[in-house]
Amino acid sequence: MQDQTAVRIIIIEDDRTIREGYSFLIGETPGYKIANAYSSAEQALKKLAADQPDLVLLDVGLPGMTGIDAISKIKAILPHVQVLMLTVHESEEIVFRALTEGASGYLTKNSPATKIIESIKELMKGGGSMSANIARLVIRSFQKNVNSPLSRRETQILEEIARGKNRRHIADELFIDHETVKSHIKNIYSKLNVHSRADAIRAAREGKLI
Amino acid sequence: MQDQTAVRIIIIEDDRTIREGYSFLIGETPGYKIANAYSSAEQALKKLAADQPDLVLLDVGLPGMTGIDAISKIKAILPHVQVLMLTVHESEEIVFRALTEGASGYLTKNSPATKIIESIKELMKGGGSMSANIARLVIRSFQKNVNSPLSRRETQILEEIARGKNRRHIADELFIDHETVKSHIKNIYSKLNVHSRADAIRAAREGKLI
DNA sequence: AATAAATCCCCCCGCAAGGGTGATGCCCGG
DNA sequence: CCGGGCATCACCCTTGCGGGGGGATTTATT
Repeated sequence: MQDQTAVRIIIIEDDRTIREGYSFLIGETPGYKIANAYSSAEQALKKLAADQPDLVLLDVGLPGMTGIDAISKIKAILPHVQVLMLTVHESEEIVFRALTEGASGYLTKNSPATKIIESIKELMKGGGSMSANIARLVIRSFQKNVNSPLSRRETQILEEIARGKNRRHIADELFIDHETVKSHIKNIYSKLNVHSRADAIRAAREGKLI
Repeated sequence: MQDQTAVRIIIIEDDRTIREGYSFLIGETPGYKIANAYSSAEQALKKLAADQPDLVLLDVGLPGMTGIDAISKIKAILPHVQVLMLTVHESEEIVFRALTEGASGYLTKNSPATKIIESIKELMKGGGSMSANIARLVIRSFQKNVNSPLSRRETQILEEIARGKNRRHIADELFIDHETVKSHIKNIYSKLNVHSRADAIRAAREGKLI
């Protein structure tokens, strides 16, 4: 049977209706099978080695250990498993934490069934997948603020500061005197209302100036 | 007619066949219309204000000004226009530059027609969109290296250093003596084979240790 | 028992960092 | 035409941080 080579999927989701819905959906899709389904991360982790899933559908809002914390534990047991977050949470912090922990995809729960199946396929092909609203968050995180109070040169120097360079190194790299660098830094501090490199970096990151 | 309220799209793409293919595809889709099509960014920029597009389909590999450089110039004229990159380039550097410059989506040219239309719809709804291979690049950029030579504490301290904090601040935040911080930093330098904060930050970013 | 991690301690020296004040030339906009 | 932002350079000052050199202890983990 094709079941022998089907992609093995487990689901960790505390809402029974949703869990069974996903199970049915995947069970109906040729080439994919549900290896198991759990209502908590703790239960799933105990059986993970036996289940040998290729992919984990993971909810964020689990009782006990959260889905976020579960990601790294799952990956510690099965390093090559794909983790697809499926959740209502759209806060920036949760999304970015999920991605840094090792999730390969992030879908919001209003996603249509076809999108879920499509995402699973993309992940198994080595791709990534995000809902459009999540993609928007992620893409925005790359973009700088267009209304920066800093001049071009000041921004450039602040970027070097954020790389840990000292005044003399910055001066050498930009072919200017280190006294000039000092002046720029003083102006940057004044504009950002800070008095140290650490505060300048923090202010710059918060305001997406660099 | 619905044409009066249709989403206005312009295409900047030097390959005539592809340009006309997209034009046809969009022209056939209700609610969307091609306001204009250009084979270079320079030409498009001259007419941009008159075209008043809601969305720009932009190729990276244009003759003359590249698509990457065109993004910020387009956004300078029409700040709220959506820019969707449609290209063969998948190099990390180009993808990330496009996103930092302000693109809202990034599709590779092997994308099926339905994916292109779907992405346009998502962008106009305020979402983002990426091909799966691009999404994987982007998601990976958030993830840290699992084989870090640094201990947990060392990683933590290196992160603070990358925020520009000095030894005393780090000590206060972690409730340890500043001499301890110093020792950790010495060990970090030794493990990374560097001799300064700047080099440590560079090495850490390159190796995705932080 | 042995190794790594995390903690703390002392020495040294140089110069980087932050603050103050001021000057020059350039170009833009009112 | 003049003010102001920008970029450049200059000199003065004080503090103490940064990096390098030693070594020691405790805990956890293997």
